[in-house]
Amino acid sequence: MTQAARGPRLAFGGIEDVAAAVRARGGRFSTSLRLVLEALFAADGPVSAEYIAGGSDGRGPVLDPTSVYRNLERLEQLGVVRHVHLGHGAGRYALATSELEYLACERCDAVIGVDAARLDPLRDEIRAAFGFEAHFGHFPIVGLCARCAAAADA
Amino acid sequence: MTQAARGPRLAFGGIEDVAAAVRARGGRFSTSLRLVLEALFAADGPVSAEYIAGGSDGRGPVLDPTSVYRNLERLEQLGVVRHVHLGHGAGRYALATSELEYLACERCDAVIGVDAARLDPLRDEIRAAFGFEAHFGHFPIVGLCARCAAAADA
DNA sequence: GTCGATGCAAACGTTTTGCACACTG
DNA sequence: CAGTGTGCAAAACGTTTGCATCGAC
Repeated sequence: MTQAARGPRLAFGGIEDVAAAVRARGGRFSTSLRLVLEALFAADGPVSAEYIAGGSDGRGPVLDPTSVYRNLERLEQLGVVRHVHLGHGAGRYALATSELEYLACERCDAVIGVDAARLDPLRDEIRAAFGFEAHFGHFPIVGLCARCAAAADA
Repeated sequence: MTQAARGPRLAFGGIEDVAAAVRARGGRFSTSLRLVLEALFAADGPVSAEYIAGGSDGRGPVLDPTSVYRNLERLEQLGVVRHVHLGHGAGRYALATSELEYLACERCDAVIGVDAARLDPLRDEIRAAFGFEAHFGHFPIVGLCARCAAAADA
C-alpha cells in the first residue's frame, strides 16, 4: 500500500521509450524535448531547469527556459519526471525511474539519495503517531549531513 | 543535546518584552514593528508576510511588505520569530516562543502543529540510519493529513 | 539632532502566460 | 497541412535592495 502510493513502476529505459510514450499520446518528439531528456539522463541527481537549459557549465547551445519548463511539465504528467524542492532555491527535476528520495543538507547543499523503502519506517511512525501520510518525495528531509553536523558540534 | 540544538528557551511573554529586547540592542520600537508583533501574537499558527502586512482579511491599515520583511528579519535575529516553508507558496512566520514543529498537508493546506519533542524519535532514527541531522523546524514534513489521506484512498 | 526605520520604486530569481512563427508527423 | 511545440516578451510571485524622508530616543 505504501508501495502502491508511490505510483506504478515505470518502464522507461531510455530516451526512445519516452519518445514512443510521447507519440502515443499524440505529442511530438521535438528537439527541445530530446535535449531536456538527454540532460536528465546524463545528470546524477536532481537538476534545476536552468541547468537543463544549459545556462550552467559549457554544455551546448542554450535552450529557452520556457521550453524547458513546458517539457518538464509534460514529462511529469507522463510520469517520466519528478520534481523536488531541496531547501531554498530553484526546484530540481529528476527522472522518476529511480525510487530515490532525498536528504538535503542545508549547509553544504549536499543531496543524499536514499532508497525510498528505507524511509518507510519513518512514514509508518508518522502515520501511527499523527495519522499523517508523509511524502518525502516532493518535499524531502532537510537538515545537516553527517559532515556538517560534526562540524557544527565542534 | 537534541534539546540544546533547538536553541535557548525564550523569555518573551508579550510585546513589551520584545520592545525591551529591541531597545537593549540599540534598536527602536517603531509603530511598524509593533503592528508586526501584534499580528504574530494574534495569529494561531505561522502566517505569511503578506498576511501580516494586512493584505488579507480586513485588518487595519496596510503596512508596507518591505517593512514587514525587515522587521521579521530583525525579530528572527533576536530569536523572537522563526520562519518555515510549508510546501509551495510564501514563507510563513511565527513566534519562536512555542516549541512547535509542523506537518503540512499539501492538499488542503492544513497546518498541524506538533510538539517538537514528539519528533525526536524520528530525528533519532534518521541519525542512526543515515548520520543525518534532520531539522523539521525550517522545512517541515509535507504530505497528506488524515482527512485528505482517507479521501485519497477512496 | 542622530541615526535607525519607513515607504516607494526598482530589481531580483524563479516560474507562468500570450502570442506569432517553426517544425513534427 | 494540421496543430503541437518553439522562442521571445511580458507578467506573476515572493523577496531584496537603494535611497530620500520620517520618526524614536
